[in-house]
Amino acid sequence: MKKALIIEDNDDIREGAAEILTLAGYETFTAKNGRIGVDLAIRHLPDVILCDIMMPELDGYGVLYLLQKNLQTVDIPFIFMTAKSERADLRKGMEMGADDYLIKPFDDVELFRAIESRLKKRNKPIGFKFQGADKNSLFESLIAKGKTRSFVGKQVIYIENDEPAHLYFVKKGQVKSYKRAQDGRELSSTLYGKGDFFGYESLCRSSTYTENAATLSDSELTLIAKADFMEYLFSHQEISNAFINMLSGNVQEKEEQMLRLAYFSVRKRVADTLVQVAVKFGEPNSDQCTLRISRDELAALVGTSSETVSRMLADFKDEKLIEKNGTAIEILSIESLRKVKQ
Amino acid sequence: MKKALIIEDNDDIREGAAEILTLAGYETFTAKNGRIGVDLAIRHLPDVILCDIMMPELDGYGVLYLLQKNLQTVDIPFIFMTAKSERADLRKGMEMGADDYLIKPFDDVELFRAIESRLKKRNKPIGFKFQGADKNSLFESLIAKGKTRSFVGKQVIYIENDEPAHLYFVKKGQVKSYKRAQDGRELSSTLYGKGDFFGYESLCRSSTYTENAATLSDSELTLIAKADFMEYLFSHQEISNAFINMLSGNVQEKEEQMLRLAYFSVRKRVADTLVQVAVKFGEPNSDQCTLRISRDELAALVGTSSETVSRMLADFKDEKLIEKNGTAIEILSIESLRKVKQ
DNA sequence: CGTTCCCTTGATTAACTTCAACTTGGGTGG
DNA sequence: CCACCCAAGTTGAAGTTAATCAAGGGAACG
Repeated sequence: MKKALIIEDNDDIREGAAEILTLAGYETFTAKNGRIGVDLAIRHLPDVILCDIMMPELDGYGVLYLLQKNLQTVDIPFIFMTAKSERADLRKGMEMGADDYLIKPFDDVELFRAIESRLKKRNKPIGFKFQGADKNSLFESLIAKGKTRSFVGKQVIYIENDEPAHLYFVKKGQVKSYKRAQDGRELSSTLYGKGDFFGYESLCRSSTYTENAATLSDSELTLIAKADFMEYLFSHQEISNAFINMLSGNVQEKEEQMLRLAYFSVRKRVADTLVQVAVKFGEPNSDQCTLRISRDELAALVGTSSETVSRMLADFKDEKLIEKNGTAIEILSIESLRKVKQ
Repeated sequence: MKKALIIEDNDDIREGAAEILTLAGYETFTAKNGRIGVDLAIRHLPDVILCDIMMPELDGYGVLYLLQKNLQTVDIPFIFMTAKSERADLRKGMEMGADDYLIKPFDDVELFRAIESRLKKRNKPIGFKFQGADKNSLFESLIAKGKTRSFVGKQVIYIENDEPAHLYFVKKGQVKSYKRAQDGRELSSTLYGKGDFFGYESLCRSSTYTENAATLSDSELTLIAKADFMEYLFSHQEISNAFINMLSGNVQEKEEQMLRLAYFSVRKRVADTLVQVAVKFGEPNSDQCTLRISRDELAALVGTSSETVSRMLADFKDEKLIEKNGTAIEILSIESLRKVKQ
């Protein structure tokens, strides 16, 4: 049930409005001066506030000012009620951030209209709504514009400072993006698997690549021409939204990763990386998994040396968290690996 | 000058088309079979390729297949030329990724139209074009929807797991976003100054906050309601583009930062951080700058302990890169700090 | 079956953290 | 205005972690 708060010193007007709103299905709170009104607003966080300007104790401007200082109440639609004679004061109220006003005397319909139009505005669907079918078919038609190529394992797809010409979509296989330090050490930033797009950051910024990309295993990638991608991005809101969503997720993931790199031990980072790779490329919903990944690749993902990775894997083996089968790593319990202390 | 390649075994058609295109100002290459055609295509990388289907040595399908395997030629517009009788084969060609086709015999105008429409499609302006004025006024009107609040220094704006309700815009002052490890150590991920937006990643993902934000000094922030931001994001392509651009830039910056955290010495990272802060908050185009920042804040930015920061600053002072004035840090040469070895 | 590359393990060293003691500076109140 | 006090900053010493260098062992390839 929607909550409405009425702040008004005139008893007739206050109770009249309250009665009408209650009949209309609102839970109604009333206050006969500003001070009580602010108190009720903070206590009940109503969905809309109706407030007179001229009042004893604390006037309407004061109420608005106080509620705007509070993060919890700042966004509640605020409607001034005012007599015709006070019309000049209205300007001030609107400038202070009120959302609407009603000129007294007002009839029931005016009251409903004002409240409902404010509520409608606030209740507009918030967040990204994907119509599943639409979105998929949009993506499919974008991907359909591309051309699919086969890549063998360890093949470089693009390198730093290259001019980007394509958006990439992984049809099959595994791809990593990585950066290289001056001394040649690599840090893998992201792994991509079936169904992932990659290479869009540089396209979106119209900059050259700032990282490298290479396949980890034999893969099939769909190359979508820059022009086609841009056209879709600009003319299809759903595609825009999807990429905004992906990019935001990437930022958050990378912040996570930064925290790990800064303060977590290598032991913890190796464990986390094994979990990540297992989740990304292993069987879903399984606690076990076999990874075929070289120590160098793992080291690049963790941000350490391959020797250290070897040592950590030896430790994990002693602790019965993993088993080694030749070069392959058999994870015995993903959950236990997750619990490795930092 | 645009380059066109004609692959056609019939001498009359080939030379006729070549003559017309040359007259029209194209640099024209001709091949009398597919094998030669592929060779010329790879050698000269033409802007458009016209190709017959039925040819000796290597047919049109083969040419298309080979050129699509090569990353350099995959995006060259490819137009099949075919006799009316071969029409059934056309379908196959288009499915393989040809861009258009011409039915022989065709007249000059048909030829031009086909080529020009393909070239126009490829030459479409690529990348984000902001009409400066439009964009600014759009941003201004978005910001105008917000409400401005004052914050004192060190005031927390939001914390992890909070439900985001606003987009923030810095009118004045300095804000940091940071994450906290279990043991309480902080890592600052980004600094925001006048004119920056922040807090949009979580809004865009419709997730709770994954980081904290707090002011560094007394600040004025504009809070834009989630609903207003979403409305703008969805209905104004320019706003979408701007945020896609920002997000992409953030991803790239964070990857940079990850590489530094993984492989650079604390010494280098402290130097880099000083430069970053100086560039962000100092006088533009100056090689000197005074920073008033606590050792703890610096440590959080670098991802190290405050003691280590102290030691590094002492070293830098000995090396005459900085000077200390009470607690303030006077950077004597930003350029020299940049050159600190890893 | 050999060879090559990758992996593993050991020893040493460098970098950084941590704990602890001490110093400084800036704000406050007499 | 000065003395005082507390927080912030600095420095020292010890301890930990992980990188590096080096050598031996094993797996996967032809």
